[in-house]
Amino acid sequence: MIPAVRQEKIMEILSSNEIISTESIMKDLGVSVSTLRRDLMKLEGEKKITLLHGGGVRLAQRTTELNISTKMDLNRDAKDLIAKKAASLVEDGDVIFMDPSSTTYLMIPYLAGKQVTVLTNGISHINQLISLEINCIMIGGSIKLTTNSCVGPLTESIMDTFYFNKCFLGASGFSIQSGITNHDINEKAIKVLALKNSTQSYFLLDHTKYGIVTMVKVANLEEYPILTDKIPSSLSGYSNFVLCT
Amino acid sequence: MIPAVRQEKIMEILSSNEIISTESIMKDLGVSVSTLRRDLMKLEGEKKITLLHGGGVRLAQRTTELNISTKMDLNRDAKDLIAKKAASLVEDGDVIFMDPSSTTYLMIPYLAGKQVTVLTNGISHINQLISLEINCIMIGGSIKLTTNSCVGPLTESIMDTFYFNKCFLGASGFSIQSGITNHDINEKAIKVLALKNSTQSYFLLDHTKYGIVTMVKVANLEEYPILTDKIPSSLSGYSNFVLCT
DNA sequence: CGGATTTTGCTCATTTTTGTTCATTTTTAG
DNA sequence: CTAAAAATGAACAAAAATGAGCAAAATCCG
Repeated sequence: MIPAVRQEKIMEILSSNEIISTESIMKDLGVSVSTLRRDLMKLEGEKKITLLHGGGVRLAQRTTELNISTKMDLNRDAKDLIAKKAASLVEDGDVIFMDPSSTTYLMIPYLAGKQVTVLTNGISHINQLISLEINCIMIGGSIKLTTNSCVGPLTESIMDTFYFNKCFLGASGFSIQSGITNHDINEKAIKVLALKNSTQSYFLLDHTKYGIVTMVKVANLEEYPILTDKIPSSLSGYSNFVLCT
Repeated sequence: MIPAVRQEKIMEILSSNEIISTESIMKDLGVSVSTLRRDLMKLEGEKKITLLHGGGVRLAQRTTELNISTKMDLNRDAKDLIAKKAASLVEDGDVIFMDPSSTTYLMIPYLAGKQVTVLTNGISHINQLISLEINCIMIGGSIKLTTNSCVGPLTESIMDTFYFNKCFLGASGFSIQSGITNHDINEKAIKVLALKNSTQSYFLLDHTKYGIVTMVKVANLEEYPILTDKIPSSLSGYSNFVLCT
């Protein structure tokens, strides 16, 4: 039996939401404890299942934090600096919009305790906001599985019915020639609406995004304040960059 | 017996809302005092139950509302039966709505692999749908922290722009005199819109909900099919009840 | 075919869980 | 109020589950 096939069979056995004993799976598949255990550990590593003490297994309950956490690990310190600075710009009474980027995600803990209403279309963001009991509104829409966020015409039409004091946006890259760019046209549409309906807007872009150009242009480089952690000398002429330390 | 399963069984035994002696639970489960005690202390730590002096236990006095994982533990087997039956009614190509109840939550694993679009206003539901890679749309709105769901005027206005083949709803209780009732008026509004915009509607109500009457009436008892796990003889005249086995 | 790599099942040390025993506290009955 | 009975909490030993190491078997590749 090929391991990958066996692991699929295990997932099939677990497809009901119940807790199942490793022993019964063992009998079902006719393999040894060790083999089954290795499979289960692999599946747990992939966040597909949860291993319980006492010999039980069940389907993983929630996995939405996975994607964003890998992104956050890239340059976490820089992003955290930017996030902290961005959060310090938020005042009591503000209504803010956050797009589903890893840097805005890191802002959330710094918002705890503030009297603020946060709108977002990011599922991970909503989960985090809820767990910190921050007043929030979900902008719904079709779910894009790769980024765990709401996109599409419904999201856009909802976005266009809200006005915010401040919005905080990420992007794929920024450069002198091409301005701020993003890789996804649907996300761009959301960002543009946020910029349109927000009194004040900020881009949160760590220095590793500099020089990167992707498919869709979101804004000119000098249009909005850009919070970043290092300002290359070639950008010294731009007064809208904010250095976060 | 796997500890997690045993703890779910304890919650099930306690689901009647009465005070129950540890001794009777001990006999029911056939475990020693120590083991039971350790389970009970764990459940108390999770705020799911209250331990009383003199060997008594009961469900935690709900300061707010029970969260979804606690709700799921109550009568999990019955709910799982109902969920499985409900999911079997879903066909490829369906567009369905699920409200944020624990029984609809249990439907989700059974939907995996089907060609279906799921709309929901439940955050936990969306997380689970995403992790099983089921095509889904989030109905946004203000977040109600106690139930992790979207409610309010925005949610209602979005709801009113969608039509579904089928909708699956929970409720707080049902009785002959008062029909199907719910404890929250905002949730009722969502349910009413779902019923209005769905070609076919189903209520998922396990037998422990029978005889419970709460604040707001959602529908008459005979209006929609009700999936349940036990049909009391007093309801034998109703043809819209579907027994799940 | 032969060598290298992966997979598998076994063994054993470690950790977790469980049931028993016993001292201490709380409740009940007289 | 006192004493017996029950419940509780802690300690301990047995049983089960877990994790790591290792050698045999299976698979892959040239």
